Amino acid sequence: MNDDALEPRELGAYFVLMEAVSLLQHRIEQQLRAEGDISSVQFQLLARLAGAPGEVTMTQLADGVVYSRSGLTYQAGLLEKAGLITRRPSPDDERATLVAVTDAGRDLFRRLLPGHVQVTRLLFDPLTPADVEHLREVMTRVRDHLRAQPPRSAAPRKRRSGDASAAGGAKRTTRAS
Amino acid sequence: MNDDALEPRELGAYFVLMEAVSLLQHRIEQQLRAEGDISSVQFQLLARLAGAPGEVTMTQLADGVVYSRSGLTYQAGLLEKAGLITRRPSPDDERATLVAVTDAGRDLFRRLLPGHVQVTRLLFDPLTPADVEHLREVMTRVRDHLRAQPPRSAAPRKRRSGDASAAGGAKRTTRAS
DNA sequence: TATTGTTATACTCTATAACTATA
DNA sequence: TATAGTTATAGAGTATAACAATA
Repeated sequence: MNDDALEPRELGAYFVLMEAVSLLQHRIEQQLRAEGDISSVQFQLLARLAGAPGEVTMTQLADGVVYSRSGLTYQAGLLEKAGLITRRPSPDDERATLVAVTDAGRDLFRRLLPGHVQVTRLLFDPLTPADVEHLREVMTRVRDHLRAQPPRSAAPRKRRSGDASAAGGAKRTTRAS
Repeated sequence: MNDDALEPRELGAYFVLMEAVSLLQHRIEQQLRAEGDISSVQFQLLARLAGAPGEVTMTQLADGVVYSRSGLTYQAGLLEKAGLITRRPSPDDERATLVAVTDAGRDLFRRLLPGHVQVTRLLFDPLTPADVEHLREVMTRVRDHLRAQPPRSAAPRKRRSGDASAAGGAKRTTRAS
């Protein structure tokens, strides 16, 4: 049962998890945009910096926020231009860039937090404290498991020959153009 | 404790939930792109159609997949161009468009499913059956709660002319440019 | 008038690759 | 040579608004 098939229960759990989170993300996105005109990604970066003791490097900042280096540079550029963070070369390692929140950044974060928390109420309201605890514990396991896995993106996974046409053939939906 | 502040436990649960799902989504995206050259959104639409009894309208298809009408039209256009779905005006209601999967679409879906399931293993492997059941039950409650809430997006939120600063203030990070 | 869907348009975001500079 | 970060660029995706057609 750990091979290829999902139990119906699992399938259901998977779908409802993704659906709920998707809905939640959407709400969060709207709240942050409406009240602070920033994206949830930018908010996460701000939160991470606001919570950090001192400065962090770009690499440290990126960790956990899944995207590419260039993506982070892009977002950091926006935040810096908005005066919410600062960047400066690290004295220790001249290659590294140290990032820090500005007062304005911290202010914005603090200003947005209550509304953000209010939205996350949508997640917690229907849950008992025990549910929350269990959810936290369970998702921690999942997170750790996911982080432990080889990103796989390393192996570009060559198409399973055979026909390829099946979909690939007819596809070309997006990429690869 | 249902006012403004989050319990530390809740905050932790919230963060780890979003992080884990984000990681999972990323993996799913990669798998679908690598093996079928489609996005997870397109896969969801395909899955929805493959599971449906007959044809569905665009509106029905959109439901649950959160985005805008135009977004759906865009995606449907891609899928149709790729020969994975068909669209035709509804006989009953000339305004409506009926959407259906093609054989190619169903084939692609079936071809991608195993790999997709394999990725979702990353979610289930570290969980006991009881965990899965609890997760499903809990997230169902959350989902229902979220769906019950007024989408708020209903109020198109008139651009706060005046200054736009309200929150923007120091911002202008992204939008509104 | 309200609803269904499409189109035009503008913009955000992300990823890849090339490049610079330091370790 | 490997690592940290930036830049250029290209493309996917999304949202808003205007539009057409039917109910």
